[in-house]
Amino acid sequence: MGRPPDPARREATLARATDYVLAHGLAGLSLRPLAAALDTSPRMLLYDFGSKRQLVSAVLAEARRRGATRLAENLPAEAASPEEHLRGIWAWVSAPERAPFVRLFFEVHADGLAHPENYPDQAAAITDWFHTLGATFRDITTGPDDTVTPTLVMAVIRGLLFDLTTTGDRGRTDRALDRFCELLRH
Amino acid sequence: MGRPPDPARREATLARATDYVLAHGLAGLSLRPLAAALDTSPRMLLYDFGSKRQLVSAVLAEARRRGATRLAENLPAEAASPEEHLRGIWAWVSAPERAPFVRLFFEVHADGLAHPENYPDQAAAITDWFHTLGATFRDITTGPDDTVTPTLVMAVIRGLLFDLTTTGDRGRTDRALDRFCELLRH
DNA sequence: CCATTATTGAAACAGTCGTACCATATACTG
DNA sequence: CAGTATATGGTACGACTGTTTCAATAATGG
Repeated sequence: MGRPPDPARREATLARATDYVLAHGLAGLSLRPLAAALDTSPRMLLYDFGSKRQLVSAVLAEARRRGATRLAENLPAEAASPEEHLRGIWAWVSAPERAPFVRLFFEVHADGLAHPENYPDQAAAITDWFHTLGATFRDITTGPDDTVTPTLVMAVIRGLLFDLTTTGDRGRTDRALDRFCELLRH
Repeated sequence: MGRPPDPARREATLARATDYVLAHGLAGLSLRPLAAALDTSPRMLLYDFGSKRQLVSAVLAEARRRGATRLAENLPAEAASPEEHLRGIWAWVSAPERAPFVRLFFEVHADGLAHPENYPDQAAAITDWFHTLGATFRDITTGPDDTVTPTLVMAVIRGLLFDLTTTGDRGRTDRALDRFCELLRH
């Protein structure tokens, strides 16, 4: 008996909190302004998430979840060539709509370098990419266990993303990807 | 007349503050712990630097200065091939002794994405690289104004650095650079 | 209505933050 | 010595932090 729990509330505030973090970043995140923007109270945030730390990790998980599903929806078809895959990934990840995700991604990376204990599964998240990418770049890898080509491909994407986010020079970064595709062909 | 100023003191604390920031990161930097570690007081830090903001930018400038001079000392000779240059840069920047610089580098980048107004010359700092790199990679660029090849080269370096700092997998990242050199040769 | 459980508000706690104010100490010139 | 400028300590202010405590409200079942 007693009043029934309302799990939908927690999920709703989690969704809106994720929006907020994507828009404002993790760095200066504070419960009171966050609660004000979400039309709730710091009291309720702690009630729903236990602590700020747990709130943040819930938000990061939610952001990862969103990014993963949207990427899956936008990958080229199975039969596409490696180059088409690469261009598809770059187009998707460098699109302006992805900018908040990219920003949060770099922010978590940087914070993880200073406090690795807060992000226990960060290294695993990177190596996970190699299984998916390794499959799609099967044609240009030297074997089924070749992690070198996926590593290089991901490095190019992340490095160009780094450049694009700081300089905003889309033309130059796009052409650099073209050049990389050209190198891969030969 | 009056007591003569002592500019050496400010420089000494700047040097030690830079050490501290390289060791502890920018994120949680606070005057009182910093002052305690430097055997001085928050009072003196503000006296010497005016405000925390100015202190931070002085520290960042000092860190950049150190990094630049150490890189200049370690670059291969003029006559070296582009590939040797690339390997030299990677070896230098990925060395364990550079880890604090790299960490700070990524941290500033991430913070700059959220607060670009604090880092007015960040985009310029990136494009500056292209003039120096463009010169050393003259052989494989398509012309004197080719910024695409330097862009790609820097992207590979930064992307691999990102990978190395999170996974710590030196063998895989080193091999990925080998693979990139191989692609550049053909 | 009552018991029970979930939800929520208001306020306070114990800290930390950057910074400002005021006094004092120090080192120099004349 | 006095005068003067720099250097420094101590302290407090106001704002902010995550979190806790206490009390009140809401919604259900019996």
